Amino acid sequence: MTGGTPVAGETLPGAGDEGDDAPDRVVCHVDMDCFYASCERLRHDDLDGEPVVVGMGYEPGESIGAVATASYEAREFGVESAMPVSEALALLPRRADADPDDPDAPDPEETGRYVPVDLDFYEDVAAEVKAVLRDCADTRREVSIDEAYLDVTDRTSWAAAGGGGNPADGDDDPADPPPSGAAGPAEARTLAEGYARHVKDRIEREAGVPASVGVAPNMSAAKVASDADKPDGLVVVPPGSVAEFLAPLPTADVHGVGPVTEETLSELGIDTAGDLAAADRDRLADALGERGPELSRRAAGDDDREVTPTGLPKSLSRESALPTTADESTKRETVSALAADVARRARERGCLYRTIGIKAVEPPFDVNTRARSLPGPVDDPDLVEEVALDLLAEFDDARVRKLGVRVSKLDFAETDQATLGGFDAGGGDGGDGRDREAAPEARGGPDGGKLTDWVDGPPDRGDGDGPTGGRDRRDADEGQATLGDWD
DNA sequence: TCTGGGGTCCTAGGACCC
DNA sequence: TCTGGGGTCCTAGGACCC
Repeated sequence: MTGGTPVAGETLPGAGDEGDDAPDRVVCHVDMDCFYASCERLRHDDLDGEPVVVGMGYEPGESIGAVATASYEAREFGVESAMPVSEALALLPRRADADPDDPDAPDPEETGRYVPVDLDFYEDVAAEVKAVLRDCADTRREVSIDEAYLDVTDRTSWAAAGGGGNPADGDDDPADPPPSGAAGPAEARTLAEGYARHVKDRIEREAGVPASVGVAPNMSAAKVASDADKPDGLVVVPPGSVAEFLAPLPTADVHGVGPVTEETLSELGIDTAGDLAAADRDRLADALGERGPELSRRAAGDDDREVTPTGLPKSLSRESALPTTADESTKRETVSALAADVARRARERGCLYRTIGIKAVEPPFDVNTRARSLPGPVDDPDLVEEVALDLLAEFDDARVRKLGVRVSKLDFAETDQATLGGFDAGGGDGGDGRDREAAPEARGGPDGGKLTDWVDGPPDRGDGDGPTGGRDRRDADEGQATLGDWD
């Protein structure tokens, strides 16, 4: 099986195996290990080696909130992300509650340190991480505060480290190196692995926090690889080994398979990524919609998405839990505060919005959303509040445990967009569904327009109704760089 | 145990237009 | 006038991710 003798340069342009002579990409997925807890350790030495729980909505001494991040030591006690702090405390009591002299108090050895989330600080640390990533890769997609994809194809390659040859030339040649952890026989190591280690080491050295890195020829495999050996992992999956690497993993390890999909797949007799890859895709489509076949392709190691920069946000929202209440003024005050905050953030980010919505969660966990679209994009905090309160009226008698406000159909119009012109007074859009620009009076607010009418619901749904015409106003959502997938 | 908060994408049904 | 199809937008809900 290892008798193949790959020869560099043997693959001629145009002779690629998949109708594409581009070299295999080298994609890294960088995933910070229990990032919030690592950040806390960065500034509090005494947390080193201790079970650390970072709680969202948590306040010292209280048992409210949920676990945002648990350190690996805390996970040993069963503490998990998204768990209510009260439940985490049952598994892992607070250190402050330990008392060696009190037989009823917890053993200090079996307690943990609880700290509230401090997002501002974590963002400062994340900025240092990003600076390293920027230095290491021109093509990046930052997925969240603690996670990013890098396309480093132009910085390194799948060639064997320390020698000539090209063991990973992109085909399914059995001579290609197998998936490897950081260790492995030197002859199996690739330049890509060395580069990934370099990135990982620089993050640790320059930002002071540990990361796990996965390296593979595509994004989804790199993502799974970074998860495969956490924390502090480095897992390399060379071209030709992707399917073999993924096959034994449970379906839940495939990005995009959550609890519901896992259960659906299980009912179909599909338990591993290998099963999923081999499953009949029409059958998957029947059970899961278009997502099904796509998950199957990912499970098979087939993913040609480009690493593209994160686009502008598509919505902004704020929500907050509250003690379950039916009290109308409490609900209205909460929504007003959330609306003000969302509107402020939108303004800070220089974006207009065209849809305003609310969320009302009734116990036990009944999520209701309501939304109303405006005739044109606005930046109008008063209108956000008015519309949100109006939508809330439907829930005047409801008991709610959580309320939220959201703006969407965002428009990051630059000031120079105002010079585009092209709006027509006639109200029509010429029939091609494309307007160049919103009616100007719809931009700044309700003045001169009829936006306030919308507080009480859409006015006349007639077409081409005067100043509010213009449905699609832009040729494309430029700058969005959407992938059409679920990253 | 009374399950954070911030997002993304997909789907389905209805309205409406051509 | 009847019938029908295609396309887009809107709203609501759901699954998933970090």
